[in-house]
Amino acid sequence: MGIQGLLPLLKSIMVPIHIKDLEGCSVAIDTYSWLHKGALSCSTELCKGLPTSRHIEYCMHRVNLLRHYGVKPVLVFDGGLLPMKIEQENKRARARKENLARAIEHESYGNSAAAYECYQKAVDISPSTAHELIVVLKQENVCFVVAPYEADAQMTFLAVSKQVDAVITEDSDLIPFGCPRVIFKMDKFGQGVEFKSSMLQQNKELSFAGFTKQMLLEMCILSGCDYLQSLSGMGLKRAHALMKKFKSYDKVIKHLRYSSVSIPPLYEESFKKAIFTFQHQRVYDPIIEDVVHLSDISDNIGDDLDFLGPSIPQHIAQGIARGDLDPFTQMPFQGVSYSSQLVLDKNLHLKSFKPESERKKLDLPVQKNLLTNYFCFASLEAKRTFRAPRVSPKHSTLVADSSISPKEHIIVEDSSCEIDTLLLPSPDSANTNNSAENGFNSKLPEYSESPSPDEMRSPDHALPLESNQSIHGPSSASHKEHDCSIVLDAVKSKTITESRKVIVKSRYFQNKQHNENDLEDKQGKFCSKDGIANDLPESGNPDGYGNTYFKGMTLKRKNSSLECVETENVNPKQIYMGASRDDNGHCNPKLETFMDTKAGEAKFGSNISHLGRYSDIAEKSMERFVSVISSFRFSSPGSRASGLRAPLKDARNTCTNRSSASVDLSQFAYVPKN
DNA sequence: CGTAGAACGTCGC
DNA sequence: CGTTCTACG
Repeated sequence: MGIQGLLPLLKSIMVPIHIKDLEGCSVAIDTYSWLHKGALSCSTELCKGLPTSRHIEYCMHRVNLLRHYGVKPVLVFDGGLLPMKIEQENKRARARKENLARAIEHESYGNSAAAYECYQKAVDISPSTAHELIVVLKQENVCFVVAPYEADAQMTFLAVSKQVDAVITEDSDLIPFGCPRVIFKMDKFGQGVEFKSSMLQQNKELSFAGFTKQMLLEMCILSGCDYLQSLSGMGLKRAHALMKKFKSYDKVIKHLRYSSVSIPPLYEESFKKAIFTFQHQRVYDPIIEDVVHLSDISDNIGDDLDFLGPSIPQHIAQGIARGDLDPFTQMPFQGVSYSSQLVLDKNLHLKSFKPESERKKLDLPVQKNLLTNYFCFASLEAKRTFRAPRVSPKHSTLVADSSISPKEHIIVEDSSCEIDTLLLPSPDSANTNNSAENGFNSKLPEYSESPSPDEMRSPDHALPLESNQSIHGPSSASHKEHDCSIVLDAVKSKTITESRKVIVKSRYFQNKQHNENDLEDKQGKFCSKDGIANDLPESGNPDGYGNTYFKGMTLKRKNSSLECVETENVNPKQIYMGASRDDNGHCNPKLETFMDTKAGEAKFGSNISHLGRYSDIAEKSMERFVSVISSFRFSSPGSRASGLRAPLKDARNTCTNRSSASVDLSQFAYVPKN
């Protein structure tokens, strides 16, 4: 239970890393998490057994991202179930089944949104799902291996035996496994955070000075892991303190017994097994092509190793590792591979299945072109980054001149009109750009984006399917996403302002605007900040919130509407979403919302000192945020936080069109002072 | 202050 | 399954 809590405590030694920093390296990939995420977008089809390959495409896109940066991916799949985990797996299977039932029920009532949600929770990444991907990997000559048991152990083995240089995963279990180098949270642009076990000694939150690998492992198990429930009241902090004091688990347990802590009779026995599972789990060594133990088992151990799962004959293990045998049944895949062939082949048969999905199939890459297609995708993204630093000398001077000191008081002035002329593209450039984008994947012709003039000049933008230009990292390929959502966002918020009469009883607004129309105008004029994304302030330590100047607002309930009061020096610890990093690894400024638990009060704001020159944009977006929030009524006026919760949540969803608790400031134009 | 447990989002339109 | 929020000891 506790290991998940480990990552946040290792923040001080986690370093942002981009996949391009691993050029020439090979990395093991925890394929399950990729498949699972990719499956979310097509969970309905997957649950119903309908043909789809979105999850495959998702994985292949990432594979090709790595390959483009000269990184060799080795995709690692989960294999058989560990006896210690069977119970857990049954639980999950039951939950999936329930969700599937609920999904079908919702669907029968016509509630497709609820059904979709349940389908997402019901989606199962089975060996046959994995096998579908394996078929593609084989065609594309991508390395992979199916672990005899857990992928975590397999990846650790590959890393420890130097067969890969790093591991990419979402799972913090790799740390107790002793994996020397792990990249967590890698996004679709290749940005993630790197963990190195050699850095552990320098960790700040928890001091690991004097800790051995063994102690770290025992600490993790003590705090609760997949193989052993933690003792009641035992979390990471306590486990850490105990290990620090007693150095080994048996002494810790002795001490706990002595202190009359009730410990299940089998606890110590299970603890030993857990340690062994972490240390000696069965893995496949691709070099000798046989199953070995993660680390060798010395002879003095009894032969009672049932908890590691049955040993697997070499020829079976090879079949499993190569993806020819189902790791559960140890039988060849065949019926299943038919379905994957269906997806991959040009499959004209599909017409008879579902006309609706047929249309999508047309966009699917066919066998041989698969790589080329993904290649094009990546190269198009790369092209976007190719825009030279922006533009009109006038504008860049403005930007350069107006970095705002965090300490400065910010005055919001009505300069939005000037900005419009500066930043909004001329109509024809917008058209040019759109046609290029639409030819590729955009289906939002009505939402024009603001293109970079460089892109407009670029001769190859009209050839989205050619991939002969030099490839640059798609590191800031998110521009397009932002650009699209901006307009969409602005339109949305305007709609809301118009449809629901906004009641803003706020001093803040009384000072800064005269009426609601004024506000609406401003909202309509927020525009893309595209082009200054690479100018993000690199200063500012997003990890430490101590002693930072903080500016925010407090929302107070007043009857059924909200009152907004400017607030300074709000406790920064109440921020509940840290500033994220953009695809260049820079601090990504966000307007963060947070709640105070006091009755009928919600504070929100942004950490100005982290925003640098974005600070006044932050205020502007706050205005909009407040206006949206204010348009919601309290769901339950009697209760305290819950009264604010619902409107806040709705407002967030409305503001950002995603369930993030923040307004992405990159959606707004930078408004230079004076 | 720390832990246990509930709630929520994960993708991508 | 991870992160975040909250209630409770």
